[in-house]
Amino acid sequence: MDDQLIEATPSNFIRNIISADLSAGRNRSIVTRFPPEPNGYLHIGHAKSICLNFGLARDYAGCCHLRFDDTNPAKEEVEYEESIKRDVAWLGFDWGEHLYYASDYYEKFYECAEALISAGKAYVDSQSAEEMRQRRGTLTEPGVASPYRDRSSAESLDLFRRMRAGEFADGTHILRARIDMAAPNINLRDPALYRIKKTEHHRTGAAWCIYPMYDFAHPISDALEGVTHSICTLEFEDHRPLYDWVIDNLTLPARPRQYEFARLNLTYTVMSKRKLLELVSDGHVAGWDDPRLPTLSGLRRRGYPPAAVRTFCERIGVGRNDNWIDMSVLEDCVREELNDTAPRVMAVLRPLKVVIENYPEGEVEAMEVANHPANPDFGVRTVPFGREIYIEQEDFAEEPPKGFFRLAPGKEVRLRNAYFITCTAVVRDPASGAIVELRCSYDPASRGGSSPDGRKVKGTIHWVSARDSVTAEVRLYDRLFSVPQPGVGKEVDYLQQLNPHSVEILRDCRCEPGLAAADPSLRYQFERQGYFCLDAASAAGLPVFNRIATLRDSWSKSG
RNA sequence: UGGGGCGUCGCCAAGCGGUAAGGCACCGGAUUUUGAUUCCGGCAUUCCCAGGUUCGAUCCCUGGCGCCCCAGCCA
Repeated sequence: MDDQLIEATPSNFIRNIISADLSAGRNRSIVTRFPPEPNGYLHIGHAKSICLNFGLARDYAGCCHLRFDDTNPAKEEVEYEESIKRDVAWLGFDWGEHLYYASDYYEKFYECAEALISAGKAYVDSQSAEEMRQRRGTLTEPGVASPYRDRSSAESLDLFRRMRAGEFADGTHILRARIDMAAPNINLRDPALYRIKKTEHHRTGAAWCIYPMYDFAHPISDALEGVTHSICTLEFEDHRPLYDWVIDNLTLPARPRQYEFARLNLTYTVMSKRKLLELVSDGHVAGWDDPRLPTLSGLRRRGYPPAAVRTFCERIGVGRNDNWIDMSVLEDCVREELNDTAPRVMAVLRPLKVVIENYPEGEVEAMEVANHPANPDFGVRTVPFGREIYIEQEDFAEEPPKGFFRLAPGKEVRLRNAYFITCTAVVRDPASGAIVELRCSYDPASRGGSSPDGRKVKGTIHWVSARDSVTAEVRLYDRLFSVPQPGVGKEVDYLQQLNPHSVEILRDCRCEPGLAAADPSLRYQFERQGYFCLDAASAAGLPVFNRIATLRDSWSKSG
């Protein structure tokens, strides 16, 4: 870990633990892991975990495993595995050879279970789920022992083998750890280790009809892989004694330790699997990759650079406090990245025609324009200018408010990289009275955007040639919810808090001609508007752009 | 009223007994052919509260208060 990294990565309690473990010689090197269950799509909360685990491995010269925690065949699918791998890779992390599956350890788990039974530390219970629940006790009352709790090891072993052999129906028997039915920590009241589930698994097929529980499979998986620091979220803290119990009562090749951190909450969105699923399946959004969603596939489609997501995960830190990170932190990371990497381009979202009356009819000039104002490496391009152009409707005000320094009747403004123009007349639709066109004059001496007489023009607006521009569809995205903490509070339905204006589709935008062949791998800055990228919905002759983020706008803020 | 956590600026977050980093947000001001960027400057005499220990406490102790998690054969 070099000095630069130490400075760039904020300290956190997990790094402190690892540093201490390393310098005390408790570990020679570290192994972490990201252990998703392949039962859904990854979201930015997972990104926090991915960046943490892979980042630790990177900074401490260790290694991070990608392990699918596939112990519940009823919920898991290979389709999810593929999306998870794609998302982790997109984020920029490489698990190399270290791709693992809990399902590859099934035989080992089974051996561990038999070992526990033989040692008198586990038994087969034959109560129903309902009976088990009733005897578990409550938060304040101890549980009651199952009538089968004192079954002999031999009998349990026989039953367990027959469970594996498929002799019993789902729910008729279950393997339980023999710990303490009176434990104040409910997780220790003889937790379930193995259940019968006559369901085919997407990887092991029909080979098994009993499947291990998370609390049993996870610590063993970690130990088998030599994981040193097993990092999970806070709600698993109560499970740590059980994690340790499993490790301590089995003979395993390593002694992993579990540490917990606070999961991410982001304002104006939701992160729970259940809510995301509901938004998608009930059609509140267009799919798992809807650009308004905090799913990694949504962020990707939205155009968020993976580097920005990584920066975000570094910036928010890792702690144990419940937290709601302001969406502006993420947006700032996106802007920071895109300001440096996005080539500039001009596009008019809501066109208003302007005729420059003293500009020669039929003439076209090729204006030379820099692709990035602060970085010459981006080069220059040429943009056609003509007598008829489009400007942004909101860049004209018939009655300009105080402080407005764009175009207004009798006012002069600079067309970016072109000429100064002055508005001489407003043309209206006789029926509706709506402004349909502006008549202007230009100053031929101001070519390029400055006048030899040195006169100051405060406003600069973007434009596009009426003749030489291409039509595009632009999708303007905004926050999915209209409140910072959707669903928080009593009796609030998060679905009632959806932002009705979270997407606005503009169908007759006009872009400079080069955008007809926009690069799908690039994010562009539409000058004065924001950052945009080509969407997969683009068709030949009709590019579709997603707005990734707006530019900061101190004018609309003050107004 | 069982157990486990957490409480440092509006939102995050360093800090680990020696006198409150940083980021976002916000508010100025400079530069600017993007009202963008960039750049300067401001923004916690105070660390949930109350006692105590100490020369000295956000950091230690005691007692409160507030918030989160746990009673799946889910992970």
